[in-house]
Amino acid sequence: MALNDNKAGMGNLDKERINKVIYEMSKGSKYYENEQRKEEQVKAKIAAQHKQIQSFDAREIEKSELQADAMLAAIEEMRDFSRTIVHIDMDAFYAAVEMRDNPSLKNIPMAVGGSAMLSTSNYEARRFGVRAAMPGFIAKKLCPDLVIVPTNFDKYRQVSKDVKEILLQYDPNMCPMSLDEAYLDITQHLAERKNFDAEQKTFRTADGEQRMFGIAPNMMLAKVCSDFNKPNGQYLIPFNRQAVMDFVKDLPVRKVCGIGRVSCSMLGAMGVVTCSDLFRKRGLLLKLYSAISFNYFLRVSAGVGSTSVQRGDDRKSMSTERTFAEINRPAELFAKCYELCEALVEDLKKENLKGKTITLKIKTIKYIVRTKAHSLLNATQDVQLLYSTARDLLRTEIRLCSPEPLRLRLMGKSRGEQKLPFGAVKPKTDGRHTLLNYFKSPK
DNA sequence: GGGCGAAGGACCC
DNA sequence: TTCCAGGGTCCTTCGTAT
Repeated sequence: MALNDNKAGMGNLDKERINKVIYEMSKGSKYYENEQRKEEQVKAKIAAQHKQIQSFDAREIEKSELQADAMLAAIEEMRDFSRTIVHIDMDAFYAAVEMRDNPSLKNIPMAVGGSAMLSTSNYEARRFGVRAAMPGFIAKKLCPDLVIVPTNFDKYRQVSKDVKEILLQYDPNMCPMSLDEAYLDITQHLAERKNFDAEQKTFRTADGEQRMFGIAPNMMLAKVCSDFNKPNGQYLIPFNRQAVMDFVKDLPVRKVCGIGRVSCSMLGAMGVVTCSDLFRKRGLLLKLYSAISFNYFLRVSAGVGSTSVQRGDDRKSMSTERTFAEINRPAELFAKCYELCEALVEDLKKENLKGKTITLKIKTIKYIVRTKAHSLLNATQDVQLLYSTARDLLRTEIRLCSPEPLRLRLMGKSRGEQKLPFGAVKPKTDGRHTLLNYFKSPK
């Protein structure tokens, strides 16, 4: 458990002191114990991986390398420099909006969120080690003068919408990833721009927010680039193979979107730290990982990513969850359950959606998370039906741990597969498996 | 032996 | 004082019905 400094503005700080404070605030807590439990799980996974590695002989690995090389040749075929992809990231977005609306916050350390959790912080606060996904009470310890502004999502949504209006002028198929992030394919725009006059060429900015641009031949690289030269920076990878390979060569795998804490540890344990290490260890990786993961690793090692910016507009699920002070009496648990059903139904109705698979999520006071799901015959947005389903799932959980009470700190509801109107057969035709299994070695 | 639902995770913001 | 969120997506594994 330490500070995650994989973030802009966190370059030169007293990490030792910060980590000490975080540790002092955390140790002994239920949360901390659960984190340790999770760390043990990762260690166990690494040990299992190690054992597997030792069971391979050199000839097998060589064979895998050849196979990987064939796959890499196919990936090389897909390399495409014809599109100009931009990834835009609004810097410390929520904080920037709050500072815009209240300039007195500008030069003091401030964060957006609550005492339980911060969403983001400004650069003043980052100097103290205060960052997103840090609980407010620890942030306060690190920086006693920190001002915490409560989140106001409606406001951020509005600003985000305004910004998107502007971005749409550059790419009508622009793909927003969240309130503060988007991918654009500006190839067409660049072609048209050649005929623009000076006035048309000025980039219209929304008031005050800083933003990062990553410009590259594909989405994966553009995303990494937008994280360079923060704040308010811009980074471009030249559009040729050598430049891409140079860029990727020493790039830590952790910087790549999709490779997180756990994968990074697992890879690190076998000597893979940079993207070129992914290539170096391709023989081993092919044997250890699934076809999907391995294919992804290879593409990363070659700096090849998707060039098609398009939004998959239909949402797959909708959920709502709440954290609270412990509740354990069945009557209260059921009441909370009903409350959440109501909240979910309200959200469903707003978007005129229905749910087919109802999932109950619970988190015990020891931070153990469990989910229980039940699929209905037909999609619904009826509170009573939703509740009776969720209630049965909850009842089972209560029985399961009796005679001990079920002691919870969080409960959530979600629904999925709403797209299919009343029990239609879902057309799940992704040729994914067949294609990838073609590459995967026969066991 | 492919499909599918359920459960659990990893990751991202 | 407060004592680690909430909203998503995608992938893997497992059991069992077909």
